[in-house]
Amino acid sequence: MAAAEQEGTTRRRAPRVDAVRNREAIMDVAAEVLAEQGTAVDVREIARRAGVGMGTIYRHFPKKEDLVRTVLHRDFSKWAESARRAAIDAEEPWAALTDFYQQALTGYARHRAIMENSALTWSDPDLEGLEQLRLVIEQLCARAHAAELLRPGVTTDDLLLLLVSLGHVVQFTDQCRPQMWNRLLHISLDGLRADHRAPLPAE
Amino acid sequence: MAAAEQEGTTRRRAPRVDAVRNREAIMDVAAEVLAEQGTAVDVREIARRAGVGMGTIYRHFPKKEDLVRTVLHRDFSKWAESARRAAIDAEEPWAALTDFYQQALTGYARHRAIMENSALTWSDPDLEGLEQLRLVIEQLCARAHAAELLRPGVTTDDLLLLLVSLGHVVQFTDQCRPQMWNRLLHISLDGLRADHRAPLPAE
Amino acid sequence: MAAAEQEGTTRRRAPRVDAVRNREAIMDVAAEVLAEQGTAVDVREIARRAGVGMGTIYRHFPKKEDLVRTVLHRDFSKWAESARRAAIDAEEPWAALTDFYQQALTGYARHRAIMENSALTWSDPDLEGLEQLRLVIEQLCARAHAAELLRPGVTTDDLLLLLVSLGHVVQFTDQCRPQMWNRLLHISLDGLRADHRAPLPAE
Amino acid sequence: MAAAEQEGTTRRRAPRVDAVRNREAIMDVAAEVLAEQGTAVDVREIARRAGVGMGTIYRHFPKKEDLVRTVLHRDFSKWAESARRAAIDAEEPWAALTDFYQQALTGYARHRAIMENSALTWSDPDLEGLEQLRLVIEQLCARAHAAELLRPGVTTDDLLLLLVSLGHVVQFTDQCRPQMWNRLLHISLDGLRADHRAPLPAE
DNA sequence: CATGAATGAGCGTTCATTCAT
DNA sequence: GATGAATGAACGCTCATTCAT
Repeated sequence: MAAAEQEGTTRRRAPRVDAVRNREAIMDVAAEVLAEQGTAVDVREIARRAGVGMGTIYRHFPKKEDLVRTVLHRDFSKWAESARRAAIDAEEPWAALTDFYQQALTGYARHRAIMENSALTWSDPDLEGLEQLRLVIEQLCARAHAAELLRPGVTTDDLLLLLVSLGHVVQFTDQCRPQMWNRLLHISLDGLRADHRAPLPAE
Repeated sequence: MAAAEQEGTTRRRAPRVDAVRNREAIMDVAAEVLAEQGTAVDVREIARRAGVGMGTIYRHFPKKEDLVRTVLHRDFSKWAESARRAAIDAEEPWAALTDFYQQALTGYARHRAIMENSALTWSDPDLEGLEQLRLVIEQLCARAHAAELLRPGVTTDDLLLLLVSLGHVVQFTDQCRPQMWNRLLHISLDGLRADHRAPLPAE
Repeated sequence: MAAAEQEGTTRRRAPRVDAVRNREAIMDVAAEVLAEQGTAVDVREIARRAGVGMGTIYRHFPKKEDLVRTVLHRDFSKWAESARRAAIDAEEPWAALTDFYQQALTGYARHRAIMENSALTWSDPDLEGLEQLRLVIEQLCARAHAAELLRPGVTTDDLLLLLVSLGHVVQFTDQCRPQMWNRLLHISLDGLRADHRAPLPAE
Repeated sequence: MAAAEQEGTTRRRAPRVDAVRNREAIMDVAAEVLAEQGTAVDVREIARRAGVGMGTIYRHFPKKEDLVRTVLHRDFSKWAESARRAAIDAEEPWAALTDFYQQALTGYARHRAIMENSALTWSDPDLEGLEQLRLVIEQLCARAHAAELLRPGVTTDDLLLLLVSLGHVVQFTDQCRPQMWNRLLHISLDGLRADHRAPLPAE
C-alpha cells in the first residue's frame, strides 16, 4: 500500500523492490543450505526455505549453477573483504598471516559448497572467487616476505593452496576431531618460517 | 557331474575363465571410472566401458556399493602394501617418510573415489581402508621419532591427516599445476622436522 | 502477494485448476488400470494413459503405493457408501442383504486391485478398507438376524468372507461366463437362510 | 558305472536317465516353491533348490510358463486322481461330495500357484487342468442328483466354481483364521441340498 | 513477474531368457 | 546335455529445468 502511493512516479520501480527482496532471500537461503549440504541440494529445498516458487529462482538464476556461483562469490567476497581488513589492521606481519588462517579455517572452511567449489575454481580460472582471496594473501605474503619472516621462495599460490588444503581437513574432521586441523596448521606454518632456507621444489 | 568329482583337485566343474575375466574387467574399468569421476558414476557407464551388460555387474556385485567398496579396497590395499614394503626397505627413516608421501601423492591421491572415501572413512571408523594406511604411517612415525628426526608430539594421526589433506590438493591441482602439491609437501615436512621444538596445540 | 491476501477467502493464490484436473485424471486412469491389471502396473503406463509425465504422478503421490492406496480407498469408500445407503433404504432385511451382494458383485468385484487388496486386508487388519464394508455388513447382518431371517450363528465375518469369496469368482468368470457367479450367490444365500438350523462348525 | 556297462546297447539311454532325474527334480522343487510362493518365484530359486543350472530348466521347459503349467498339471492330476478314487469308494453320495470338498480345501487349495492358475484356467479353456477335476465333480454331481440329494438345476460347473471360490478363501484365511472356510463350506453345501427347490438363475 | 505443476532423462536394481563353455 | 554367466528390457523413483496459469 505504502509503495502504491507513489504510483505515478515509481510505476516501474515498485516491482523491482520485490524482485530484489526475492533475489536476496533466495541468495541468503541458498547460502545457508549450500553451506550445510553442499551443491547437491535439491533446488526445491532452497525455494521452500526461501518462501518463493521455483520459477522465481530460475528467473534470477537460469541454471542452478548460476545460483551457486553467485552465492558463493558473494559469500566468499564478503569474507575475503573482512579478511582483507583484518590483514591490514594487523601490525605484526606474521600474526596477520596466522590470524588469517585461523579465521579462514574457523569460518568459511566449514562451508561445504565453497570447499567443493574451491577445487573447481582452482582448475578453472574462468570461475572467479579465489581471486579475491588471492589478493589478500598476496598482501600478507608480501608483508611477511618484506619482514623476512617467510621462507624464501614461498609464493602466494603456496599460501592459497595451503588454505584450501587445510580447509578440506576442517571439513571432515569437524565432527569427530574439531580442533585437529589446528595442529596441521601449526606444522605447516612452522614449515613456512624464514628459518627454513632450503629451496622449495619447482612446480 | 560324478565324473568331474573324481578329479579331486577342482570341485567346481569348469573354471569360469571368462567370468573371472569379466569380473576383473569390471573391476578394472570401475577402478578407472571411479578414479576419474568418483562414486557418482552411472553403473551403465561402467558396464559399457567394460563391454558387459549391466546384469553382469550386478551378478558379481549385488549392489553398486559392493562394487565400489571392493574396487576401492583392492586398489587401496594394493597400494598400501607397496607403500609398506617401501617403508620397510628404506634405510633412512626420514627418507622413508618423504618417499612415502611422494609415492602416495603421485599415486592414489589422484583417485577421486578413494579421496571421497577418505573423508567418510575419517569420520566413520567402521569403514576400513585408512586403517591399513595408518599402520604403515605408524611405523614410519615410530622410526622417525626413534631417530629423533620428527618433531616431538607429532602423532600418526597428524601424518595421516596431512596425507589426506595433500591428497585433496593433488586432486584439484592435478590438471593445471601438476607438481604444485610438491611444494606444500616440502613445507609441511619441514614443519614436521625435529628442529621445531615448539609444542603443537592440543586437539 | 500482499494483494492476494486481502481477499480473505482464498489463501492460496490461484487454484491450480489444472493440477486438480491432473490429479483426478491420474486417479481416474489409475482406477481404470488398477481395475484392469491389478497393482502390478507400470507407473509409466498410468502416466501415458493419463496424458501426464511420470513426475506428475510422483508429485501427487510420493510412492506408487500411495497412489494405489488412495485410489483404492476412494473407490472402495465411494462404493461402500452407496452400499450403506442402499442397505438403509431397503425395507426388507433379506432383500437388503441380497441386493447388497448383487451390487457388490456387479460392481467393485471386477476391480482387480481391490480384490488383490481384499486378501491382504484380511490377513493384515492394519490396512483399512474392508473395515467400512464390515460396518455395512454388520448392519445387514443384525437386521436379518433380528427378523430371524438369517441362520443362527451366522456372523458378520461369514458374510464378509462370502463376499470376498464370490468376488474372486466374479474375477475369473467375468469374461467367459458373466453371470455364473449369480448362481453361486443364490446357493450360498439359501444356505444362509434361517431354515437351516444345523449349527455351523466353530472356526 | 552300472549304466555304462551296457554301453553297446544303451548308448542313447544312459544320459536320459540323468535328464529324467533332472526333470523330475526340477518339477518336484518347482511344485514346492510354486505352492509356497506362487508363480512369482524367481526361476533362479527353483534352479538353486533343485541343484541344477538354469539352462537345464530352460532345456526342459522353454518358458517359465511351460514349467509352471507342466508342474501344476501334474500336481493337479495327481490330486484329482486321488479325489476320483475317494469319490468312487464313498458309499454315500452326499458324504462323497462333502468329503471331496473337505479334502480339496484342506489340500491343494493351499497351493498358491494352483489357485492363481485356477482363475486363468477358468477363462482360458486351452489351459487344461480343471478338466480332470471337472470329471470327478461330474460324477459326484450325477450321483447326488440320482439320489435326489442335490438341489435341482445344480450343475457340475456350479460345484467346480464353488470349489475354486472356497479355495481362495482358504488362501487368505489360512494364516489368521485357519478353519473359517469350513463355515462357508457348510453354508454353501446346505444351499446345495435338495430341500431348496427354488430355481437357480440362468447364467 | 511469481508460482509451483509438469516434464522426462537418468539412476539403481531385478529377473526371464540366451548362449558360450 | 548341463552349467551358470551374460544380457537387457523394464521397473520404481529423483530432480534439474520448463512453462501454463
